[in-house]
Amino acid sequence: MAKELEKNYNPSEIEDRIYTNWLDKKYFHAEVDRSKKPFTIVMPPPNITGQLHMGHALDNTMQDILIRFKRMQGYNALWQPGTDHAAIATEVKIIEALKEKGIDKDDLGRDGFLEKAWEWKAEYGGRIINQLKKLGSSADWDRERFTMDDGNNEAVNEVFCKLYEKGWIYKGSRIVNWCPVCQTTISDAEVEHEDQAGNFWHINYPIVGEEGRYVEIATTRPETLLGDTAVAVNPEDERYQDIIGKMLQLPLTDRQIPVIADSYVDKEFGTGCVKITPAHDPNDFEVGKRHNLEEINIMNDDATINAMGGKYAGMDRYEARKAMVADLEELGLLVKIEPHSHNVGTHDRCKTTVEPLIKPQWFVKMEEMAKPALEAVKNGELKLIPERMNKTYYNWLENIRDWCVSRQLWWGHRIPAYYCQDCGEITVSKDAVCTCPKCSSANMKQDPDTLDTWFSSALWPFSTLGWPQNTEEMDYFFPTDVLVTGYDIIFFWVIRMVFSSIEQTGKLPFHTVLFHGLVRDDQGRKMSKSLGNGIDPLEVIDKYGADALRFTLITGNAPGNDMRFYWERVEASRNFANKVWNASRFIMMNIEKADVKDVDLSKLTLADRWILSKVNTLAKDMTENLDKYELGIAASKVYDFVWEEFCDWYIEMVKPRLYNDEDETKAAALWTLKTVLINALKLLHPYMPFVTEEIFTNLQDSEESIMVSEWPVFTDEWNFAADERAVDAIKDAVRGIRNLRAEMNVPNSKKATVYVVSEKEEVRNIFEDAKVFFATLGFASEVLVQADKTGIADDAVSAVIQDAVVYMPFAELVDIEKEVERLSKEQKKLQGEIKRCEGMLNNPNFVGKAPAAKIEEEKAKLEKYKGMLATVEERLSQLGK
RNA sequence: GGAAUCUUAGCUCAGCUGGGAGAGCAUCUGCCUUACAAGCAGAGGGUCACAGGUUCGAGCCCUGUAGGUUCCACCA
Repeated sequence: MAKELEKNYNPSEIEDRIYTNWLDKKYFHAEVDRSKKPFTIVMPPPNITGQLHMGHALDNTMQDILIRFKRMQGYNALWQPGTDHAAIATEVKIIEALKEKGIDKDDLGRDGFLEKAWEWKAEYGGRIINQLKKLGSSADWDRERFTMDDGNNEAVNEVFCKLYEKGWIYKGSRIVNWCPVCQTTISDAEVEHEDQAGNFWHINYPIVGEEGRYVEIATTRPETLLGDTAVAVNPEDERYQDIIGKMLQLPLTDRQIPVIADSYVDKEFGTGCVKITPAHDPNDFEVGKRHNLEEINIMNDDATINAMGGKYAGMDRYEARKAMVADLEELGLLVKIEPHSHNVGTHDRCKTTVEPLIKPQWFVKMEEMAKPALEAVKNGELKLIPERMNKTYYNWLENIRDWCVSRQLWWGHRIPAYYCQDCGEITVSKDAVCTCPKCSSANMKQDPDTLDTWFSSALWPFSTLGWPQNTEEMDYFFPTDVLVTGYDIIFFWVIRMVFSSIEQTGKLPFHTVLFHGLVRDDQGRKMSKSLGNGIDPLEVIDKYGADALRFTLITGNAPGNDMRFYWERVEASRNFANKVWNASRFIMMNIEKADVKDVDLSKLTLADRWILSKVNTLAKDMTENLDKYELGIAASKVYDFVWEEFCDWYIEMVKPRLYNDEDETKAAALWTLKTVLINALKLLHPYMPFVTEEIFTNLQDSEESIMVSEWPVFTDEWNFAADERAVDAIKDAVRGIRNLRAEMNVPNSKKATVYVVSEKEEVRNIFEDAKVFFATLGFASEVLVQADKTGIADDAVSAVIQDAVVYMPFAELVDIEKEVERLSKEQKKLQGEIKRCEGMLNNPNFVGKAPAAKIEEEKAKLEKYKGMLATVEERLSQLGK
């Protein structure tokens, strides 16, 4: 027996209770079960520093929808969750927190700092997980992992050592991106380029031994002059042939540098002479290598000028620039300053301008691993949605450079490389090395650096399942099925998972990647802390419920596209949840008074068969959409079905039967209401888990939770095509009546007799059966179905539908002019349609080339419109027009 | 410099392999009809950016133009 519900749906009262119950029942938990097919999604691990934002909400809602859908379909669905240690982000945050307490990182020392970091993790690391739970996420929290737990550490060391042995990880002194604020190297992917307004400083470098003769160079970074070791010109530049090989006096220093020729120089750009600073520019570094130039590092790690800078030592790079420009001007060597906007690399986390520096770092060689990753998408084994992401993917992999993986941070996986302090031998090993394998010295030191945070995330799909151990989970749940993530981390994460998985496991980590876009504010701006325009998902959940937030994020958006966040849309979603709630409330109120269990299904009426047929088709359509990851399309289908078909039409249609205890089809109506509602709730459940569960458990008592109930499957038993057509005709008639009443301003209180006239007996039969609908749907006092117009006044208003005319005699209320106007409009519309159909059918090319089915379709339409037009014109002539 | 993507109703966006333009919100007109005013019924509103092309047929495919967004890229 169903219980009674509150008048309005109140999410805050029920969400926590339901979620706790799901947890208690272990519904989210998946164990290896060979009798079932697995379906696995690995959750992109949120940073432990993170707070839930709209991006997480969208990402996790999509995953939850897929996992709930598959779980209901009978798959052994595992949603593998966890968190990321987020090396830089966390370290910076902890340093800040320590600073507030007056503690300096260096005073703590490495071990002391790490102790604090783990304390911090223990305190805040679970925060975002709890926030994800508020959203309704049905991840298997019993399997929650952390990128720096023992298992992941093992995986990281394993991979590092394997790649090192293969020669695909190496240590080298190369130019790297250095963040002077974070005091660490960063990878190319972490550098954001932005256009900045700057200057072009033209400076004269005196030619040695040729008094008064100069070479004019142009630079955007005059301070790097201190590290110049050459000036380069293009070998084919006629202007400078005679100076190639000559020496220049480097201003502000006592050094002399040569003029060299290198084709890297563009003759057309600037002065055609380029100062070469191998230690502070990636291009110059390459040039320097080609010409065996000295690499002079002029900067400290905080981007102040070092001892090499003479009088400028100790100055910040920008201070030094100012001072040097002033000095050059005084020396008369500054030719001119031109405004020039150029691209500057900045660190994506702190926005500091990156300083290219030469540092001994660890790199992952990408050439070989990129190949199979590229191939996987090209041959279709790995599917990216939307497909256009393929190009981005190809472009990155085809131009990939070696990956700098070492970081000068403490929070992270320490590089498993050990240096012999006596003989200098480097030993890379999973286990701590205390004795040098070469000289047996016990004086060993581990590399102080840690790994890029993405090095461990790259292993996430398999490390979380127990790799490198041969676990049951690895064997059963891996490879995972679909990865859901934002397109903004395709380079950082997606690609790195793909090549890591192929290399380590021999398999792709997943077969599909479903990308979503960014959630922007209502003006289309990125939500950001600095703008203060971020909307907190928890606030939305608090105000409107998790279901409303989820539904809002999923509808009206295509994969990979950004979306704007509007409170109005959340309100609309909340209204929908309330609609479902109230429809259910209505049904429960009625079921309470009757037994729905033993129903004679032969008593099903036209309307019952129609709505069963509709929900049947809905199940089929939504399943197809979800299989294709078209989450938004499926969502709007269930929305339309519930609101329009079920609530606005079906429930209204059955009311007369429910209110009449004599009606022998009443029980069938109740059964249909309940049956269709349950199916609709199930189809809606992945999107709106809470409200559907609350209703489901109150509505019936044979199953304990909707989330482990069976997903509706299309059945031939409920396939009633003819009944669908019949109800369509009835809906047309009712709409016609409503339209007439509205146009004629007839108040609902004024009931009228409705005549349905059709020459066709089958049509009359349909309307004979449908008489009962018109009383409630069309405010009819009486319905007469007949073959001709006997007894109908000529001035009755009418609505023409296919194969029938609906008349309403409103004698005193009818405005003949209005009626004529209405009919004329209808006439024009039909004439237009007929013209269109005839145009096509009279076109020999169309008839000759179009598919037969299309031609038949057009022919049928033409017949229909012709019939309707004839009726409309007959009506007009009756009215004397 | 290269690439992607967008331009559809007043606003925000859907529109699947080409076959009669859709939704939500907003607007206008009626309704407190005993599930829901967070609601019901009805209505208005679009040369699908522009110009060509392919096709029997184009919002959808191709080319170009204009404008917007984004990504990639070592031009000092």
